[in-house]
Amino acid sequence: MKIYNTLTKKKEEFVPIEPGKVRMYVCGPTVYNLIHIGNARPMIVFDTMRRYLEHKGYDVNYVSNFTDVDDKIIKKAVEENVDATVISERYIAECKKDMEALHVMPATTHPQATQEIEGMKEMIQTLIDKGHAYAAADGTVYFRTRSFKEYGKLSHKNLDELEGGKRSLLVSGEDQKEDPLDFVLWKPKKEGEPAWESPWCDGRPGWHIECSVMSKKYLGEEIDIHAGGEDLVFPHHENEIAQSEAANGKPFAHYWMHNAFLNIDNRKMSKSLGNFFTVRDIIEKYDPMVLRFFMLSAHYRSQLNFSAELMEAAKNGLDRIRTAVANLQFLLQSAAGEMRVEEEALLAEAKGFADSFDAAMEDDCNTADALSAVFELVKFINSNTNESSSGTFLQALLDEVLTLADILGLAVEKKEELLDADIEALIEKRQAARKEKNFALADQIRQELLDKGIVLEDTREGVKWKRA
RNA sequence: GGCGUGAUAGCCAAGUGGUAAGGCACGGGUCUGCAACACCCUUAUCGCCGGUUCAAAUCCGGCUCGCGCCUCCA
Repeated sequence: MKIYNTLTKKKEEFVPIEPGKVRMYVCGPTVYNLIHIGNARPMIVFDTMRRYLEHKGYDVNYVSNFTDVDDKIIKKAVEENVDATVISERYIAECKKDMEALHVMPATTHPQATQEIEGMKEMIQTLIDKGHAYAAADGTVYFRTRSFKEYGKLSHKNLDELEGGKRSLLVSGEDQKEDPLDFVLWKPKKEGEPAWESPWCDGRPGWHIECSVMSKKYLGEEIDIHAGGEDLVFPHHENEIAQSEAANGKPFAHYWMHNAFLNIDNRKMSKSLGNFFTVRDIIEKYDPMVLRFFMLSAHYRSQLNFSAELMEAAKNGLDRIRTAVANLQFLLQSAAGEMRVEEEALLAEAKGFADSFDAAMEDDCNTADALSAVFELVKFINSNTNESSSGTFLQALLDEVLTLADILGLAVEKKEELLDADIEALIEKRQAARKEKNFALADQIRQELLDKGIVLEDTREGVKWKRA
C-alpha cells in the first residue's frame, strides 16, 4: 500500500517495521468540550485506514491519546468550579459516545496525559542529561531546539525563517529562553492549577511531550505511522520528532499522515462565525453514518466543505447502498438453490469491484475512489438480481458489499426492528383498500404512515417499508 | 513576507501522458393504480495564457483566484 508521507512529501510504499504488524499513533482531542466535526475527520479517516490494514491481515496496534491537562480544561474547570478531572473525564466519556456512534473503533490503548506524568519526567530528564533541554530559573524546562539538527524536517521549514517570523519575546514572558525557538517541556504551576512534583518545580507537562512519551510507552521508540490533523505538523509534530529522536537516538515515526481541514460553508469553523458544530449537533439531525459517509466521500488530504446541502446528498447516496442491501436481504428470504453457471460468471465479474476498491485503498487510502467501486457494485447488484436468483449467488453478493462497507466502517444493513402493531395494521388495511381498488383510501393511509416516518414500497413480492 | 496547497459538469468528487470514474440534483423514458425503489437515456474537453510531446486535465513556465500553516485550533 502507498502512503503519502509528509516527511518526504511523496507517496511511499508502506513497509512495516515488523512484518504483519502496524504501530500507529493518532493524536487525539483535548477534552474540554464535546468534540466538533473537525475533530471527527481524523478519527474517521484514520479509523478507516486501520480497518483497511486489518482487512489486509495486519495486526494493528492503534494508540490514540486524550489530552486531559491543558489551559482550556483548566479554564472550564474554574468556570464550573470543579476539579479539572471532572471536566476531562466527562468529555472523554462523551467523546467515546460520539466515536461509537460514528463507528470509530476504540483504540488498542487510549492513554491519558495525566496518567503518564512519570514517563514524561523521565524523558525530560533524559533530554536534559543529553544537553537537549535546560531548566530556567523559575523551573520551566525548555527544549533546546537548535540542538536538534534536523529540526524542521517534517514541516520543511528552516530555523532562520522561523526566527524571522518570531514575535516579541517580552509579550509572552518567555525572556528566560536561551533562544526564541525553544519550546516548553515542563511549566511551573499557577495558583489553583493541577500540578505534579518534579525535580525542576511543581508543575505540569507541555503539550508536545505527552505524545512522544505515550507513543514510546505503548508502541516503542520507533513506530510505523503517526497521524493527525494538518495543523499539527507545526509545531506539534515537529516538536515530537525533536523530543523523541533526541531522547531515543533513533527515528521516531516512519510515515507521517495528515488530514486536511473541514470547512463549514466554505469558511473556517469558528465559534465567532457561528458556524461551529459539534458531532452531537449533527448526529441529532442526521444518522451518524451519513456523517461518516460524507467524510469518506473526499480524499483525506483534500480540504472538505461541510454544509446542510452536502449532508443531504450524502444521505441520499448512503441510502442507495442501503436500499441495494435491503433488496438483497429481501430476495434472500425466499431464494434457494445453488449457483448457476451464468451466476458464477456474474459473480466473478462482481469480484472486480472489490479489486477496484482495494486498488483505491492501496493508493494512499483513497476512500472517495473506493466508494465509487461500492456504487458500481451496487449498480451491478441492482441490475443482476431478481426473484429467480439463487440463494448462494445472492448471499455471495451480499457478503461482498457488506465486507466493503465494513472496511469503510459504514453500517448499511437495516436494523431488525419490529413495527408497532398499529402500523402493521395500517399497512394491512391499505393492502385491503388497494385490493378493492380504493386507491383514495390507500393513498391516505400511505400518507398517514409517511407522517409517522414510514415509507412504503409496493413490489411484486409484497409491501416493503423503511424508515424515512 | 516565508513555506505549502488547490482550481474538473448545477453541486460533490476520482483521475499525474493516450481523447474525462462515481455520487447527488435536473430532464426524458421503462416499471407501478399512483408513488417509491430500480433500470435505460441525456449533462463537462478539465481557471487563463504560452511551451514540451505523435499525444496533456495530467509535464514545464507565467498569470488570476481560493485556502492552509508560520500564534499549544483536528
